[in-house]
Amino acid sequence: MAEKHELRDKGLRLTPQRELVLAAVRELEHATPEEVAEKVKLTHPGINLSTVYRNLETLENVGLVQHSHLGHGGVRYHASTEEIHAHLNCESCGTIIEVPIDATASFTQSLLDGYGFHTDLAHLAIAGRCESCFNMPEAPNKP
Amino acid sequence: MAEKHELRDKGLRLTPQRELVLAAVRELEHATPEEVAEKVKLTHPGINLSTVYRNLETLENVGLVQHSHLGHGGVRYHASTEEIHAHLNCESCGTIIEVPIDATASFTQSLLDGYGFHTDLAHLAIAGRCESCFNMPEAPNKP
DNA sequence: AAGCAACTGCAAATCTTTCGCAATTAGTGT
DNA sequence: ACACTAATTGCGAAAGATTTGCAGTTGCTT
Ligand SMILES: [Mn+2]
Ligand SMILES: [Mn+2]
Ligand SMILES: [Zn+2]
Ligand SMILES: [Zn+2]
Repeated sequence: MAEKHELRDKGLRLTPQRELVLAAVRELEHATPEEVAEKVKLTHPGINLSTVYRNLETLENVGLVQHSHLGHGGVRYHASTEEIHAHLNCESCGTIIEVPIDATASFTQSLLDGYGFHTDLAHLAIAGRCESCFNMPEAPNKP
Repeated sequence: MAEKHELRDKGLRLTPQRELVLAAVRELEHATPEEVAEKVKLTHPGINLSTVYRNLETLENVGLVQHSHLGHGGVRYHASTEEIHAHLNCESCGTIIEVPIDATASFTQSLLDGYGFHTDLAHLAIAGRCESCFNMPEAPNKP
């Protein structure tokens, strides 16, 4: 009954679809809307993709989920309850390394000092190559 | 005429469309394919958008231009001749602050030391808020 | 139980990027 | 200058991702 209040307290209705979307985002980390929809369909096959999109937007508006951009591809959602982290996204193999935001503090501070810029490292990923891909002559794949 | 050789050496042709696309990328900084097309149309109204896309890809393959992702929106292209820089993208007003890559060296080094990750800060922008937007109660706009 | 606004499913509309193909044309050699 | 050939272009259609209009359904309040 805990999440019942989470939604209602935000003035939202508690529909099965909405509950399931929130649960899916929490279980799948960094999931695309498509992936969320697949997950929800396991228990609620009739859900429509547009309902997933609308619920992701609604849940984001009330702060229960957040989106980030991990690379060339589309948006991904994660629960707000997760630790705030930056994403290192390997452009070769697609691996995502999570970096606690403290580890980036001195960098973001230097951007503030040097440019007056208040950095939000969680919103966009940091691109690059992971160790093993960097040591390879050719890129294994391009996700 | 330097790019003439760069193109021909790869077995590529120097067409008016291709020249104009390259020129447009060089003049417009951080331009979307759509913006490049608009610019080219000023002198070559008949150019097709798919031609612009194909030429941007071709020019990137030979290393004359590069793309980066600046925010929620689509891809943007800039000439390879520009200094390598990271982009600080204000999520409120859309302003882009360019940061020389040296200014980020200690951060990328720490990601290498801590995670074995070889960072490419030019490919994805860094999101956040510029000074003036940060000091505003409400976001002026969301580009 | 009734009423209403919020929500959902569905289909169609957008928007962005890609693709197939026939016609054109740049670069090469004659 | 002329011809040849493969690269390139324009065009329309296709594909993928996200949004929207609308009529019917349903959660929540009274
Ligand atoms: Mn990219
Ligand atoms: Mn975003
Ligand atoms: Zn990798
Ligand atoms: Zn700003």
